[in-house]
Amino acid sequence: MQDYDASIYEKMSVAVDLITFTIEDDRLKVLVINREEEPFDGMNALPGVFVGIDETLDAAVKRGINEETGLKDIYYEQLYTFGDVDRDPRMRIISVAYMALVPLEKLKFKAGKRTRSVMLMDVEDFISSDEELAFDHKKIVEYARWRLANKTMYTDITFHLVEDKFTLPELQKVYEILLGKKLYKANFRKKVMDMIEETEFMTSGDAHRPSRYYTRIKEKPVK
Amino acid sequence: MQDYDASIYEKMSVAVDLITFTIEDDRLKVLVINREEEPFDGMNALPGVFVGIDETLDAAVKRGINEETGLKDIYYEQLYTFGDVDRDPRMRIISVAYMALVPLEKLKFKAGKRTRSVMLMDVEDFISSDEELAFDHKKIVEYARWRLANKTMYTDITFHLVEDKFTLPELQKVYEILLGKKLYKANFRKKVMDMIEETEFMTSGDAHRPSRYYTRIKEKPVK
DNA sequence: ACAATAGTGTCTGTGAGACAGTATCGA
DNA sequence: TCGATACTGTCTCACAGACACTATTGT
Repeated sequence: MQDYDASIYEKMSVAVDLITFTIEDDRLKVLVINREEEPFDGMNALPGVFVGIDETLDAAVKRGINEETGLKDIYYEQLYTFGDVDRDPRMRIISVAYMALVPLEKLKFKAGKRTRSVMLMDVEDFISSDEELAFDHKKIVEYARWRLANKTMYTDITFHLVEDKFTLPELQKVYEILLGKKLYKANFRKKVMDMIEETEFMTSGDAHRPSRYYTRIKEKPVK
Repeated sequence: MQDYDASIYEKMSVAVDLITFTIEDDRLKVLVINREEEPFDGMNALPGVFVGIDETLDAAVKRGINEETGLKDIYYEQLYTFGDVDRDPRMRIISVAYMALVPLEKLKFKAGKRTRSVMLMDVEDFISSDEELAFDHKKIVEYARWRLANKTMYTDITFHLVEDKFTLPELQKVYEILLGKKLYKANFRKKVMDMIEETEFMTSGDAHRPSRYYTRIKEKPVK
């Protein structure tokens, strides 16, 4: 960036695309919108917004999340920047992808401009099918899915997919969904014990032993 | 990115900045250039190039690496995209940072346009000093340093900092530099044994037992 | 022989994985 | 009492950490 003879370089549009994951019916879902304009009119796509000339990436992400879900303060992190030339058939757009995680209970829908509808799509079904998304968004979802599984193994990121108070069987289920395999209760508990704190609350009404609610106390280091 | 009313959004410049790490004299070094134009004339900065309107990010990175070092085919990976509004005092620039790793023996310098000189800066000394770089480049270097240490722990990325043939004491030394601590020979060898292959070559000329040269055979998974 | 560094054998502790057992609810 | 799920105790095994020992060179 030391080269300031920018005059010979044409400027381009920069957008942020949002991969919003949540858990619904014990499945990993991603929020997609149905486009109501060309290109890809009628197709599903990841929601996104253009970055304003006086707007930070962070501000654009918050704006995008709010436009689509009406939410503030949900967890997100930058994922990757996609810069292929022909991503968009009409013009050059650099897309900075952000991954957001939100528990279903907090998630609300809110169709934005030029959007027919907002829906949750089953991620595994989508990836293993030949269904497509607009632009290169399928590739982006696949990458995000991979990253999420990866970070599940060595960070606390999974906590963002459950509510503030959660039971261990509940949390374990989310881990199992993200990792794609069953875990042993006893081992799982030992693993997360130093990151959570008991509450006084228990589940009730089920025809079996109640489960205690916990809250998170701190983050693991690393990434 | 579904919102195509881009007309109301001013376009901006996109650049790639390069954090090129290497090992010199048993220290981690980063390649910086001395600027020969405003802003920050005379200051050190990370080398970078603007992304052409018909150029992928990848192509821009390769071009930038080649301009500064004359090299092709060195290892690099996308690091993070910095999008603060006032990164540059003159105009809005989105910077996509890439981290490159290269063994010193392959590294050549080559001052590009608008550049007084190219040099290797000691990373630890720099970070713990109050020395500055142009723009937000100090922050970028710090982040890259952190990421490199992190990936050293759970990937094979370190192999990119040694030549094709290397001895284990040599490789271990690089790990120690990146991790900032001494390692035990025996344990280190066990750890890397399944990623390397013996060659028939040995060091010679030293007043002690010779060391065998190895080559890498495969990458670990993960990230 | 000695200094210096390369390379190995092995003990220990920690933590993941596996599995069997006990606890507590509604019906 | 029974079915169902929550929760715990404990064995094993792999692996990282620690350290002492042996090996091979030039001087």
